[in-house]
Amino acid sequence: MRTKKEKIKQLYKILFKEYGPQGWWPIMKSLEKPAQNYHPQDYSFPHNQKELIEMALGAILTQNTSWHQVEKALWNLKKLTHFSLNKLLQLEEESFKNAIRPAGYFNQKFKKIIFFLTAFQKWKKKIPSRQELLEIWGLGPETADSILLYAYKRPIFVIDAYTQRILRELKLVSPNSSYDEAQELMMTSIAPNTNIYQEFHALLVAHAKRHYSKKPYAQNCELKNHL
DNA sequence: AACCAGGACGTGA
DNA sequence: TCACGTCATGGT
Repeated sequence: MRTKKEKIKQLYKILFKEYGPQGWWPIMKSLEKPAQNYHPQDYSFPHNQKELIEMALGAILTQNTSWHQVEKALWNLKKLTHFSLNKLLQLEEESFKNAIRPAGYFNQKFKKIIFFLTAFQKWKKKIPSRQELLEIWGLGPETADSILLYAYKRPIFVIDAYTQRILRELKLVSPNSSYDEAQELMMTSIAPNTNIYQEFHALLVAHAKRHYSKKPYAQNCELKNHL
């Protein structure tokens, strides 16, 4: 009988073997067409401030929204501003909202993005703490941790709804586990490592999209048999 | 045609 | 703390 921490390590091995490196966080590589946004086995992103901003805005835009819709919004913003901080902050409110409209909740998300960019500008090159991110209106734990893990490459584990479903199904957390409970389990099971945390989170999403999106969950999920 | 998508906030118990 | 309504668009 493995311990929970051992099962988490095993889970990573199984998922990586099954799905391979995922190449998160997706980044628009050109203005040609957003087909090749992933970059498996390349952990060098973001390369500059514009890519960092693109990742952070993607993290906000994807709140309760499919990535497919977020791509459209990011595409519109890229055409308008190339993710230049000044151009984003100077963009007309109506144009901004129209650009991000495909991602839904555009009134709230506009506000969230402006608040984030204003704080970002104030920080200059400094890396924000988790607490500083959480103090920004519109950034909850998942969005803050996504920005830290992918945009700032800090070794913090991102917990999303998919991850909770899988961990609960495997009974590795309590049935109504909190964000902190799940995060604590992951981070005490896997030694802090940015690249691994990025892959693991992306792998959990990849697996959950297949087996944990429609109820009843985990219909053809083999994980239980291999842990 | 209902259901959901890589959540977070505001409110009232 | 916690459950519930709200925010909005577009896939399947």
